[in-house]
Amino acid sequence: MSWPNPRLAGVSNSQRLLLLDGHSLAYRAFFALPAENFVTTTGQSTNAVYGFTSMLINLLRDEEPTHVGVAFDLSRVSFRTESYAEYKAGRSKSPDEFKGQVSLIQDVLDAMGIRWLTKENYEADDIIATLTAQARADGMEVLICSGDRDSYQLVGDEVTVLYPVQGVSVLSRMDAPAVEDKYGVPPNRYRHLAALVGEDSDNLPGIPGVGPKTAAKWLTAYDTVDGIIEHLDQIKGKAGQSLRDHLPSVQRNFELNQLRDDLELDLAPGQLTIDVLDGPAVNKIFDTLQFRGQIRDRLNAVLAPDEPAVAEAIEIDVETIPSGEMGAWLKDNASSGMPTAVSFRGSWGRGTGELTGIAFSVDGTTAYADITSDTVDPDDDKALGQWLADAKQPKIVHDVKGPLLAITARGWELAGLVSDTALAAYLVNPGRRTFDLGALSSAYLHRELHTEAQAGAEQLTLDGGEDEADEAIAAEQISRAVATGQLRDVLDGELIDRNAAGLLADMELPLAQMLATMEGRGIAVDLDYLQELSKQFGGEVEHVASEAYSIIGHEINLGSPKQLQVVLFDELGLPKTKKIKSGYTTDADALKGLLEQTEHPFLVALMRHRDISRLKSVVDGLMPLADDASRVHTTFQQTIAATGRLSSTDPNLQNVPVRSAEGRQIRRSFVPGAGFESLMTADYSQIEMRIMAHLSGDAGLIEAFNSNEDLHTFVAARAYRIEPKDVDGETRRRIKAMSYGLAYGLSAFGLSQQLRITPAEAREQMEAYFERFGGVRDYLRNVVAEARVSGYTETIMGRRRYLPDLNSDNRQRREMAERMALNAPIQGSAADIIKVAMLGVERALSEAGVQSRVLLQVHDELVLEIAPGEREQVEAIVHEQMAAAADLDVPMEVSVGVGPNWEDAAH
DNA sequence: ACCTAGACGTA
DNA sequence: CGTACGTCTAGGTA
Repeated sequence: MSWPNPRLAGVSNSQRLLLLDGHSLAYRAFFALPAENFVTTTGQSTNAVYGFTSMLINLLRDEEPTHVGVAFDLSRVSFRTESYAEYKAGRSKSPDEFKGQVSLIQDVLDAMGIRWLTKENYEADDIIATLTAQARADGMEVLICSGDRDSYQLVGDEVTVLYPVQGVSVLSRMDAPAVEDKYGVPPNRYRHLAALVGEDSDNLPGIPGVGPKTAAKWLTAYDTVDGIIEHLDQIKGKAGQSLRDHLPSVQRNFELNQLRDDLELDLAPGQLTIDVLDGPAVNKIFDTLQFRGQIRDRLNAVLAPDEPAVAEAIEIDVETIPSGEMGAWLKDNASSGMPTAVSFRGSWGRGTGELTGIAFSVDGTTAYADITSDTVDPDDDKALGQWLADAKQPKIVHDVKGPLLAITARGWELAGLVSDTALAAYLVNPGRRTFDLGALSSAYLHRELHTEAQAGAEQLTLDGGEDEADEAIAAEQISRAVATGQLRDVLDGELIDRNAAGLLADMELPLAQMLATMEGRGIAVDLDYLQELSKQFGGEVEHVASEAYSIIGHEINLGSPKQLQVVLFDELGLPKTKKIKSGYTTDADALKGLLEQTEHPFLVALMRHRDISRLKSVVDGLMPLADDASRVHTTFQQTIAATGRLSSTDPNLQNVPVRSAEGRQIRRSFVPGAGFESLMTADYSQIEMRIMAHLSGDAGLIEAFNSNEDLHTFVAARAYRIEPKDVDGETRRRIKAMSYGLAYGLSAFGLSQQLRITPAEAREQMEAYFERFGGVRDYLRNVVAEARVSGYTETIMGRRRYLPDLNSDNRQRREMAERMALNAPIQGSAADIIKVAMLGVERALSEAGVQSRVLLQVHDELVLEIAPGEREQVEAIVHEQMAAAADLDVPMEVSVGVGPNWEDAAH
């Protein structure tokens, strides 16, 4: 590893010197990052080192300096304290945690090959001023990064101060116009202004009653401190008198805040080159500091910016398989047992699909074939079908679930699937924004795909015809197949390294195939009933709307929060609710609060309108999605949720209303289809709480699940040290809310909001809870602490979630990441368990030879369609498979219900 | 035709 | 100031 060497081509005036005030930046970093989050196992705090290093890396990346120097104070004593003993006095002692971090920073700088300087009897600022003056004389551009505003006096032509304004990542670029804009004086007058106003942090009091505005006004009139003193008698008013009273302070300040720029230093600006980085030394010190991947990666990215701005395209050779030769091509090229990467072209969704083309990449050989069903040669069709179904021929596909729908629709089967690069990438890092093949290709292969549009555009200029368009299609699909094959090596390798290959092979890959099957099955709905519901809801919506209009005396769009704000807060003059970007919220919680306060009848009508019109939109959205057999086919997304959960779209069948009575009406529209007699639901009881009991090992919580008592009653009794029979409904409700809140990182404030109790009461409740369930608290604390060090959380089956924000200097981001870290192992383990259960159920049903089948998964629940006479057998299978999906330290309880529709199948 | 904000449904 | 999602409407921009 080495630094880029921009010096070779550089003429002197392209040189850029970056100077850092080591001590002031370290101190900033110390307060920006919570010390308790950065402690090594030996007890050394490293938050200042981390923050400083992070800032330095950002500066190297963003400013691309050719020279760098870091100045440090040697001690608190300097020529300034000699002349004014009170200088910087009154500063509180550096916190213990800060001690020793400066020398660690110097060690990091040594390893990085960056020079640092000190000077007996002078401060870092004086060193910086001296180097700045010398560098300017040499024609260098100078950037100063300092948390000390005294450095503003150095700003000028080609000299800019980067001043940290927030944390260690946001710097304010103070050039001459910026200084003048902020203080009303040019940089060369900044000292004068500072002398008048004073500097608290240096214990240099200014003139009482004179702030930057007044000072700037005087300086505009009289130019300098001397000029002001000459015209002392002309300055009127209270401020003028104050000035005359405190003249000695001003003169003293002016003397002390001048930076010395004539020191004799060991190094000249030209010598502040960046040495070759000592990789092993950096690794060693980062190891000692227990810095993790993220900061190392950023350093490497700055040091080795070897990625070309535009990545090169994947190399391909466009060959198409002529009609009639599919069988021969497959036999010659893809029948040796070497894995073949396959890219399918076509369209899919809503449980079905259509294939139009296929590309292969196997051991360096590639080809594309058009397989549009109505034009393909029948022999080719047959040969391909056989090859796809050949389990002995391993295949790699990117995002196989969609193509599988099309393969199945074609009457083919797919066997021998050994990897799916979308799923592999999801397991490697489930937090990625997209798992597009193109995005993964850029990220992991540093290569771009050929796209049809791209190739097509090239063709156009060549006045291309149909052949060229076909060639563009072939090029895209071949490049996709090639990328898929290459990605497989990288991603599966990563999974093997971390012992997670089983998650792909035994969980996500077979699950993708099961989900495709489930999507293909769909679930039947009673369209006549839905039609009826829509009419019923529609009538109610109109009724309640006209009621609302008559209360306020005019019509508005009740669905418009903007118009509602006008009515609620202007016309009706109701109390203001929680602030949002566009004014004040009108959400259900706020409306409920307003109703309690004012009992205004408009609110009742509005809330009713909200509820019913939403239900109507659910119903209206559902109906057009039913197919000819009255079945709706959702699409399960397997790579969306960062915790490992599935999601459901188009339609989302994982959020069908259930809580309100009207909502449950909608559930009645989901019914068994032709050939089936009932629906069955099977769900895990309190699975997340059980996982928390298992992961935390808390004896009390484990006992709760082993007792015959109701969970929340048991926990409440324990927390409040009373008998279960004495737990009243309200206490149980509160404890239940808290138990569930814990897994989300609930705060005392949040709990108080939810339960509508005071924060003090909420705090009390949390303390009582943790007093008795200390294992839970310890676990939750520990999971965050470990994730902060390792960079990721892990589920019981080894699924990781990376949370780099755990070390963010932005409190909001950091705390958000902490809550995610609490929740991810719990939610994610539940997701793992039900995935295993699904595969177990599917396999057992198939082995039993029954017709009954799984249709939906709703996180902790499965919905099955039961064939006549199979109910008991299926119930036993489902019970057994779901309960056996994981071996926890608490029993896993599964409850099953059967009925003529989804609502009645609940239990 | 697309985007965002606000609101709200589920586990 | 409680995690994970998806969808609808309004109201804006293109």
